[in-house]
Amino acid sequence: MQERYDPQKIELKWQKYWSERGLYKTIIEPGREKFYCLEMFPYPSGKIHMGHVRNYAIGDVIARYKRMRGYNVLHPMGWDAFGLPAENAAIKEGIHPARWTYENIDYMKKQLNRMGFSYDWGREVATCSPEYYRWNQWFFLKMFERGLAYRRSSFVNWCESCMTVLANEQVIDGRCWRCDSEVLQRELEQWFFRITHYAEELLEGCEGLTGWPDNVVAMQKNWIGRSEGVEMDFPIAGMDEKIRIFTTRPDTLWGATFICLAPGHPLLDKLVADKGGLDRVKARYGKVEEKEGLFTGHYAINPMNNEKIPIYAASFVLMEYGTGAIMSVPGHDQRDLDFARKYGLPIKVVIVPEDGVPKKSKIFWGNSSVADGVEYSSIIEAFEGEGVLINSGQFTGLRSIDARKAIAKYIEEKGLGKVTINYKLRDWGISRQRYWGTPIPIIYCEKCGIVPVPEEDLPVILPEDVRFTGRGGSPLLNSEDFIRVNCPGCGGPARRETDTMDTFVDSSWYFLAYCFERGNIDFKSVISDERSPIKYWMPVEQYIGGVEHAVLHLLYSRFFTHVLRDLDIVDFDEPFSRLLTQGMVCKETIRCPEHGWLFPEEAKDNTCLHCGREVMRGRVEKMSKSKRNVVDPDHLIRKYGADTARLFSLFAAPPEKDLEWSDRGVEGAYRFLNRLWGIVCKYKGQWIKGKRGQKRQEIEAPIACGLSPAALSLLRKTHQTIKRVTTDIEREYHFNTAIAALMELVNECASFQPRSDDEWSVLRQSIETALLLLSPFSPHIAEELWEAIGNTPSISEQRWPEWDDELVKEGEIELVVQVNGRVRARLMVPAGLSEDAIKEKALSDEKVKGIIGIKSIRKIFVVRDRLVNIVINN
RNA sequence: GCGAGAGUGGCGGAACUGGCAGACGCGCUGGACUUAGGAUCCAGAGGAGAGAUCCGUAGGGGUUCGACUCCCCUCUCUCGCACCA
Repeated sequence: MQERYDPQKIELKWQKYWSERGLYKTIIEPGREKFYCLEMFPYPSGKIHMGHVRNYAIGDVIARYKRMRGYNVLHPMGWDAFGLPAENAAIKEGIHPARWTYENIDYMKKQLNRMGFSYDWGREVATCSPEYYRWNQWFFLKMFERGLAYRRSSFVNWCESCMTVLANEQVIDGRCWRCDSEVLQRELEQWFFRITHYAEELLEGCEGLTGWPDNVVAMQKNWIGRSEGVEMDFPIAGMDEKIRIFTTRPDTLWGATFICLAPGHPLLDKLVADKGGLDRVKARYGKVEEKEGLFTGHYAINPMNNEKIPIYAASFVLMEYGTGAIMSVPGHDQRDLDFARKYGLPIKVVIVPEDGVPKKSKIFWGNSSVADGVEYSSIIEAFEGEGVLINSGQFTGLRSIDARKAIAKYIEEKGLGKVTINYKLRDWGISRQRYWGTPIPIIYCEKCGIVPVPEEDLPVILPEDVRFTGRGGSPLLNSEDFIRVNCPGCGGPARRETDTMDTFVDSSWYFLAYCFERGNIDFKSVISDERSPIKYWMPVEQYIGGVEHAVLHLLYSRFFTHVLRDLDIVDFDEPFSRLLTQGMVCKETIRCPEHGWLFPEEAKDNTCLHCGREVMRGRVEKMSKSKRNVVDPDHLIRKYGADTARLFSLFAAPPEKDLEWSDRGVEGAYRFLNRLWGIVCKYKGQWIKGKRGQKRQEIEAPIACGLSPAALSLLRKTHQTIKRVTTDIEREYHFNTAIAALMELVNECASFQPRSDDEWSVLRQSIETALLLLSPFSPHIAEELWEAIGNTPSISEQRWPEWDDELVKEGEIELVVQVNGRVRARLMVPAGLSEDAIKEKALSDEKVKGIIGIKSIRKIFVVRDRLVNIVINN
């Protein structure tokens, strides 16, 4: 054993050992309890970053811990390999996306292995491989058969100069992120997945997501956005047309003073003569700052009171939600009020607060005018709360909450409309005008129309010989070999769909792919096979990833799971039982007023080395290249090794919180490992004096009696640490406190001097325990030292240690004595004292006696083994 | 605006169902060993005070023998959604 702790050497040694023995390969063992531990797979961007390190360190601790607890652990890794950066690299550097991607995968895989993560690489997937994406196509066909995949035209972000569709994230202030030209809304035929069909189910399913963080569940619910209301028709005066509106507030129907249509509403073509005016409204569509409207010259009839109210086109009304038309109630909706004030439209109050109108209300300007309830030009704030109806026909006097139901019922009975439910959730547009993605398996034939690619022709393979120019749209458009195809229906000439799928499709089911051994992905036989690997491995017990996927990826995965359940491919509703969203990795930024963000080495003594100005320090932000506050995992490993990198990223903060990177803190973690190394090294050759900790209880309980106080204390500390580390991991994965407990144990080991064989046994078992507890966090050094004290590898095949409750208990405890809630004395007393004995001890303390004096004792509260509080009269 | 969460030393963060606030680590201070210390080891430390003691978990109120923890109000910050009728 070397004197000096050399992480490079030992880490490579043990990584080789693990890999050669195939220690982390997993096979199905029926009857043995399984644990599926999954971390979100990375996009192969080139190199791993600290966010990956943290995410995968968390997952690896859980996987290693569960293995030691005896579970059959599935812990796979793969690559979310389709996507834009590869295509951009092709355009910029002339490298084929496939080459770029696979080279990145090779490098990143080495990095992950260098971190010592315990993956079963035998199940690795790359979504860009035909064996993988053929199942995207297969699922698509199944969904197409069921009407869950369909085609319609819709508006997309279009860059005229790049000739391509842009995702919303690629539009920055209305301009293309690449060429800065203005982005247009263009109507294109697109493929959609009918996720809205599952809106209700996905919402109800949220109730079952008890192992998910509340905020993620809330975000999912919010995104689905269910709201109940009424749809009803308002006839247009003098025309044989009706306007269908949706409202969640039928209780305000008597307060409707105008109708607003979305700028894209189909009726507007008939109603509006002033096309230029309509264009002005359209131009403001979707822009929040100011509402723009146009009077159509027509009126609608409110079926509740037969009032004639004007019809407007209004920029703020969304075509995509509800019916694209609303009744406007300016008295009780702020947006309607803003619009009414701008265009001088009447405001009617039909609901007042139950406990009366407050004085100086901006809502009700003077009580006298409330009574007539007609018009209030001075109202500047709409009353959106609950209250009592006024001026509302036969419903006047009802509470708004009851009126909603009563009026909805009335509307249904009179046949004026019906109760409906609306969702914010939209169908998922999956078409991308890109090369590097899964081809959509559809053929367009002039005779037969839209024809799905027959199942036996899958996969539709991406052609490799295409050119990447960055212009003229997707390279697939210029690949004649790809496009030209015979129609599977009539055999005549036809052409392929050239759009590819959104990469979120790839990641919606990859957790199912891992259930199969590499190359054996097969969903066709799963339907019938009782011994399906999916049945054994799913669902995922623990999923770990960033919150940035709280909605899209997680919702899509849930959607896919529901669809596959309806296709009889899986037999459960929810894929992820527990979800942990780890916080971001952040670091201090340094900013110079002249030169912007600086690297740490560009600033010395708080001055910029370029210009000598004072720099701004202290803002802690998410690591990003542009802010120059990133830490490169490669450097970190070279300097301290993977064990330190892992340990620090788990120690600095609980996993769900943001982690502030600190170079000093890393040093601290490194020091700790060095100290542990030092202890083992110091007694090199002497460990044999101590007995191994195999049959712990049999050895320890008897020897405990004859131990010196220091040895007994170390033995207790050891058992207390097992308990603390175990419960910290089990309960919410509080690795930071688990590691703190381990540090305490190691510190106590460091100061312990064994003087007899029994004491050697205590020390050896304490160190062994520390190594076992440390092994999920910093596995390499744990292996090395485990071997160094005379055990046979591998430590990761050992069982997790158990604590002995008797040995956790302290013999003597410090009793806190309070008088009227203030600490007045601390007494060392034997543990387990009775209440009476505690009272007596406390009352006989000289200091306590002095404080109490002649005052009378009202009551004494005792918390056994902890504290006593004497309440006296003052 | 709506929804979710957070506020504790100089810093990251501990404190299980109400029971010693500040574990562990960083930084800091003093000391030892050193040609040297940005290595290592030992000791110290929330603030105020010479002291007994007092004050301290964003601020204010409440419940309680006892509150970081429970209840009410206010403030600040972070995140998500945002004209969703």
